[in-house]
Amino acid sequence: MKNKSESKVNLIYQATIELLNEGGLSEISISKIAKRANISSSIIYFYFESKEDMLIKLYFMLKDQMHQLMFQGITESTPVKVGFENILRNYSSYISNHKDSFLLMEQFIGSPFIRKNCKDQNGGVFKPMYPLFKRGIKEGFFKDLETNLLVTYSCIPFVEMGKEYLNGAYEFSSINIEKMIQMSWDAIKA
Amino acid sequence: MKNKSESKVNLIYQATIELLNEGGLSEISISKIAKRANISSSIIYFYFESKEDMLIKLYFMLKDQMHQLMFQGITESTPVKVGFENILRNYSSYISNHKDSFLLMEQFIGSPFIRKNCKDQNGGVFKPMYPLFKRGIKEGFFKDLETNLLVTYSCIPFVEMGKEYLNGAYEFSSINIEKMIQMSWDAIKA
Amino acid sequence: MKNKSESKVNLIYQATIELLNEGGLSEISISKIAKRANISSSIIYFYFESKEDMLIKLYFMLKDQMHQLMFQGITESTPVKVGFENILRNYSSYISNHKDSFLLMEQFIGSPFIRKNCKDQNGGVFKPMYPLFKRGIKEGFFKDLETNLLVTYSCIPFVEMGKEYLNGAYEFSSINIEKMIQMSWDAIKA
Amino acid sequence: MKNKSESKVNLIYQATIELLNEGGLSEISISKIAKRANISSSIIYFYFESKEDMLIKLYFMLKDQMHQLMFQGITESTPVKVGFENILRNYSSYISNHKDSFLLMEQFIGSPFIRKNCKDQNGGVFKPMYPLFKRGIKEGFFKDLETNLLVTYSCIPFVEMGKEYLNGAYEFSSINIEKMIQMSWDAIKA
DNA sequence: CATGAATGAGGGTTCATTCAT
DNA sequence: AATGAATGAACCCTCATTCAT
Repeated sequence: MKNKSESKVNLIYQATIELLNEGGLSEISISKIAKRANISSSIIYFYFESKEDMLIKLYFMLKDQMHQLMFQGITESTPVKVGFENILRNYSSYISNHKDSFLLMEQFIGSPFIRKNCKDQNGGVFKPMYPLFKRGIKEGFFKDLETNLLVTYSCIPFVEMGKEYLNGAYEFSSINIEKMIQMSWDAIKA
Repeated sequence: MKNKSESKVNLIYQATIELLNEGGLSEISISKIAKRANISSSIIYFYFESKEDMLIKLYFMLKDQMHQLMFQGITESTPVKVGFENILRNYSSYISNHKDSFLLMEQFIGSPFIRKNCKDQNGGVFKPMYPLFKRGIKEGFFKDLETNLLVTYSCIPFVEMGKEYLNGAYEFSSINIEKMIQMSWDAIKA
Repeated sequence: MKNKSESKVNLIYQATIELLNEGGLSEISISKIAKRANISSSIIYFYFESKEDMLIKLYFMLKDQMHQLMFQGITESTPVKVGFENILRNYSSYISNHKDSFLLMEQFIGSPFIRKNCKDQNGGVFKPMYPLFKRGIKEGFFKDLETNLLVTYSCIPFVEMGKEYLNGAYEFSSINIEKMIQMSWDAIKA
Repeated sequence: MKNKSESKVNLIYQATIELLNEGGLSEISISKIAKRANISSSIIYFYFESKEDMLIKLYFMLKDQMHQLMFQGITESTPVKVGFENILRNYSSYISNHKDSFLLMEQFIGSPFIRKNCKDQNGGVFKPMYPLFKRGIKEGFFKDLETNLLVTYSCIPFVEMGKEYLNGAYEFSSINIEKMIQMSWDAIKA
């Protein structure tokens, strides 16, 4: 039962992700999603309250998925430098292995739609990194600056270069990733 | 005549910018724009071929505006470090003084709409900086890496912190800006 | 078994009566009824052939109920004046004690839906009173006029004042009811 | 200009009246109205804010129309008896000459739709008669009873017999109308 | 008996666009 | 240069109904 329900929901999610990456929030429609997923458009309202409800639930699902991959193997006792490096490596893998999700997250984050409907989450997808960076400041690794500034210099270049990578304008090879980790470290190190 | 024409076009642009920042590409419509600008929706088709045409022209207008402000006072002979710093200062001013335009540019850039319709422009709004960075590499100031990587580490944090600033989560004071210029420099310096 | 069946049907009827009095025929739907009755909408199709079938059966049920209460204690040999007065008293009690049913009957009677689907019953809910009035004419109590005219002047003011009563614009006290019986009598007496 | 607008609105009204008398509030739809009126359904939203808005405006238009006909030639100084008789005669003419409007008014009045959306008007379509009846009481013509009771016994039988007339179960001849005026008078006279 | 899942048709409404004026 | 009136397509969503379980 649950499997059947879940699989139908995933069918809807998958079609939505594809269409959003093709045409964006402004071009998506329930009927297009239904057509792409080979289902009746009415059934979507059996699983979700509205189009908005579905998009928001999809956003949170993708965010959770991303966080799980990003913080794999990281605990509160992981040494700062190891944590810093591994999170960025994990994030790079996430970009390479979940191109669709990554792209869609970027679209979501930039859209007034998510800004308006998920206000509680403002401050960004990287918020779970803040504790590590606060530890890094306390332990003297990082400059004593605003946490969001440090997180920005560390992570946002990966986001941007992820887009370049998907445009074919950069390679996400191990070497390049290690180079970037070094640059991020240089930008924020004490 | 020209003035009158221009002012009507600007009326349309202004209403469009407001509405896009309020509800995004997915919620905008010609009739809403007309209502906001206090004009008939038909007249928009006198000045533009279609809704898409209007949005694309608005995008290019905003991009030009941004570039003019960003590269104010910079020539091919401006020393690399001076150019580097002044561009970032100019960009920071742009963010502070043209919040609506800045926000909208970010929305445009993240949207498949612009990605699809302005392909020629891919590579980003910061492309005009590439020559300066190539000079910087040749003159030994910067790491000998891909130009887009250097530009990313220099500029993208300003974009992100600009959003934080507009959210009230960061101050765009001179001190903070100089701090960021330093961090950008640290990230990419040879 | 029968009890269980009946109770489920009554559950459906009750929810339908409530919803019809709240929003009318134009706003009711099978799914709303099911939600209000806390049942699955499919089960309604086990007890009824269609939505229309259910509404019509509900209408006839309410009409029977009303007639039973109205003609309580009245037989063919009840003297005309006693019958006349008691029927109007009974009808007044019905209005006071079955407000929902009364209101819904009024809505049903005014609607093309019932007019179309229950043609056999046109001529109105007060048809069972006709024999009494015909006796009344023969025995010289009433004006020698069309029966429907006499019935109208006797009963319809009770309907209208029933609505006023439900609006809080009239009291259905014994005194008021006796006053009305007198007025009805005055209107039609020979 | 105005003529054109008005004629389109009247086209919409006419189609709506027809369809409401055929199928009632529960079966009407904007697309059916548009089809009946031979117009595009979208244009209805140029003249009205919504379906509800249109129906309510239609209701008020019909009510005004009815009042104008009903009180033709009646002023504050018209003698009570003359006023009483002429209003009922006028109302009978209205029923005969505006069958569609009359039937629709009855449907509107009985529907929760109008009850909910035009609360201010509760108490009924016959409210403008109240002053005349108050004068009638003061001048000793009528029983000293609640005004709504007197109005009910005077007018509501005409409503009901109007429906019988439209069903072919009664004739609205002059003779019959004078008979009814007499019965109404008998019911309420002091 | 009763449910959950599914569908196609149709609901009201807004859309981008056009055209006569 | 500007408007008001018009349209057909598409929008999101709910409908009555069915069927496997």
